Order: sequence, then C-alpha cells, then structure tokens
Amino acid sequence: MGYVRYPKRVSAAGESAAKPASRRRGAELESAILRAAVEELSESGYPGLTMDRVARRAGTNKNAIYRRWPNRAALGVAAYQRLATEKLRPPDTGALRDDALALLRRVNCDLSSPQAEILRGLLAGVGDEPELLARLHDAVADGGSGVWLTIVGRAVARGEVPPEALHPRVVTVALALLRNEYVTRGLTTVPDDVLVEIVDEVYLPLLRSRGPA
Amino acid sequence: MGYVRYPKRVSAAGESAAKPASRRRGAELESAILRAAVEELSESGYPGLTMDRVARRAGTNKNAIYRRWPNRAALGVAAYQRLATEKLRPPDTGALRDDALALLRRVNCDLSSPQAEILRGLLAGVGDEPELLARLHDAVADGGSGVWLTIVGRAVARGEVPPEALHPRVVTVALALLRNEYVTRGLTTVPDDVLVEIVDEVYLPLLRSRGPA
DNA sequence: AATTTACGGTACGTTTCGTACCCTATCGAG
DNA sequence: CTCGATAGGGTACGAAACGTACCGTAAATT
Repeated sequence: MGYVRYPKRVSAAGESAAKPASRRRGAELESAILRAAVEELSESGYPGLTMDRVARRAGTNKNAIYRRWPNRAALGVAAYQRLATEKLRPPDTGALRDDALALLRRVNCDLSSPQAEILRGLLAGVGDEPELLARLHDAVADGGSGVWLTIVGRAVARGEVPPEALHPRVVTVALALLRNEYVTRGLTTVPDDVLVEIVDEVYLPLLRSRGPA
Repeated sequence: MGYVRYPKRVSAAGESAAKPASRRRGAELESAILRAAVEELSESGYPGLTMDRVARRAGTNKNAIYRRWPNRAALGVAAYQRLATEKLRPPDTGALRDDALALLRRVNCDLSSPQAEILRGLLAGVGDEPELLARLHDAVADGGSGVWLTIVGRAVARGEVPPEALHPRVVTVALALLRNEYVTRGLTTVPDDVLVEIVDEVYLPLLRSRGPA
C-alpha cells in the first residue's frame, strides 16, 4: 500500500537542539532518549510525554524509541523509574514522631504535585499491562520502604516502639496513607494538618500498639 | 471557514440502537446519555468511553453531550459517580475482625479489577481540573466512610475497641490501604493474604491501641 | 573492503477530541 | 393556533498523537 512519492529534503537547519555531529548508537542513544523522556515528564507530565517530542528533544526520531520500548506507556514507566530513584536519606532527629513527620513532609514537597500527576497518568496509561504495572509498583514502593525501616529501626533501638513494629506493611502505613491522599485528592500539596493527623492518629498509635498486649 | 458541500443524506436505516420515534429533550436525554456512558465505562473502561460511542449508544450525537459536559473527563466523572453510588450494606457478624474482613473482601470483589482500572483512568484523565478531582474524591470516599463507621461503632458498643477508635481517618485506614494496593498493584484482585494482613497487622492493632494509654 | 545492523528522516493511516455548521422537531408565548 | 426561540440530529472538519512503513546512510563487524 501506498508509497507514492518521496521528496528528498535536506535537513532543515536548527530544528533540533542537542545532536552531536557523530551519530549515536546503543547505550548512548538510549540514555539520551531516556533523559529527554525524564525531562518531558518532569516539565509537562505524562500527557506531555509525546513520542514526537521526546524524539525531537533527544535529537533522534520515533524509530529509535520504538525499537527499545513497545509503546508510550513503557517509555513512561522507564522514565518514571529514573525519576523516582533519586533517593532520600532518612532524617534523624532523635524522636520517631519528628522523623516520621519530616519524612512525610519531604515526600509531600519533593514528590508532590508534579509527581502525583505523573503517577496518576502512568497508572492509567499502563492500563492492562501487568508487567509495566508491577514495575511501576516497585518503583513507588522502593522509594519508601527502606527509609521507613531505617527510622523505625532507630526508634526500636531507642526503645520508643517495640521490635514487633518492624513489619514491612506496618512500617509503610504512613506512606500508603499519604499516597492515598495524593492520588485521590489531587494536585495540590497535602495540607500539613493531614500529615500530622496521619502520624498522631494512626502511625504512632499503630507502632506502639504492636508490643506485648 | 469552509463549508463547501452539504450532502443531504437520508438517515441510514438501523444504524443506531435505542432511539424512540419522538425526539427526546432535557432531562430525559441527559439520563439516556449518562446511562450510555455508564455502560461504556463498565464494559470498556475509561479508554473506551469515547464521545462518539456514547453518542451512538445513547442514540444521539456529540453535540448533545458537549452541551452538558465540557469534555470527556467531566462526562467520565459524572458516569463514575453513578456507577459508584451503589451502596453496600455493612456486614454484621458479631466480631470486628470478621466484619472488617468481610467488608474488605466485598470491596475487593465487587469493586475490583474493572472498577480499579476505571478509577485509574479517571484519575489521570481528570488531570489538572481540581473540581473534577474533588468530585471524584468524594465519590470514592463516600463509598466507604459510613459503612466503616457503622461496623466500628458496633464494635465499640460491644466493648471490643475503645470509643476513641471512632475517628474518621482511623476508621477508614483499612480501606485506604486496600485502595492503595488496588491503585498501584493493578488489575488483578488483591490476594486474600494481603487483606488478612491489613486487618491483623494494621487495622485491629490500630483500633485497639486508641484506648487510654 | 564488504556486509550487516541500527539511526535519521519522513510520510502515512487511524483514532479521537473538540468545534462548526446546517436543518428540523418541539416548546412556549401571544 | 401561529410563530419564533431553543435544543437535537446529522455531519464535516481541523488538530493531535499513536504506531507503522519505507528509504537512505553512518557505524560497527567481519
């Protein structure tokens, strides 16, 4: 079907931004694409993550992208994994309550409005592809679990909470609740009251409760 | 610009499904549109909620839709509100643990895979419109809060948990955790282990902990 | 040096949103 | 009962964006 004409066009000047003279290949090109995708994702969210725009930004074309990722959602997840992997070091204030609040606040700031929208977009875009969804889930979960284990571990060492508190699901409850607010409540940053409430009404009572009855 | 020709076409026979002879107006037509939207949403999820398809299914055209909702996301939220308003009556087994588990399981079955995907789709489609997001949030939140208050209220009456447990945020923790699993984990139903874990490791300890220190 | 592979560039087909435009049935006022 | 005004029906259209196909060419491989 249908290839009638093929006009041979000299590449228009100054159309693309950062493309070196030599032609990139393999890992180098892949990295450039991924970097462009992360930037687009950060600036314009998932709806802005257009294949054409990523290609233009990376100084390449959609061909090179589709050879690596089967569709837009896969590229989005890959980019998000990069974006979310910037680790945050656990605070160490000496009190579990302050540690937890500090962590929640940081997550609330760093990862808030843009990130939440990105995550929402991705969760939808992933749709019915379980593998992508799982990857996304891991990316999100890993972002938290370790850090929370650390601060609770310190609290256990201080005798603030019983050692039974060191349960993976228990430790990440605060993060899950915050994420729940994110995802459903929306773009705006979660108000600080809510964070305090999560910590004082749920998180601390829960951790303390897990000792010997 | 540009209306060149206008072919006068006799309406093709049998192209639309349920359109009565008389032309519907106002509330009646609106209801038909919404019903069609709910059906499309249930069958094909948010991606399948196409304006053209809804219009065809309702036996009307996009015009009538856009006169009522500004865009697809708004229609989707409206349809979801209808879909999610089917209430569930609280179980009453006589024990809080069983009530909570039963409720989680029912939510997990009834509202699981299709609903979760719809919700994910909507959350993304709503994007940057805070009002729609708020409406969605209400629709989701209302679905749970009351029921949970009921079963915990009964538990309080039985003396199972202290009255301080009747805190809105506390009471809905189990639902929030389950929803968190939904949203991130994906389509498949959340395994029962997880539900049990949520109840035994988090929910019950939390509620019991809220008594006098 | 020859061959194979991967990139660059571009054109397309398709779908879907949202808008514009005509024509007409129905409703309400006089 | 006649006659506008309003809302529906039908359709066409422009703009994006996805995903694919196809050429020509640079770079790696042999």
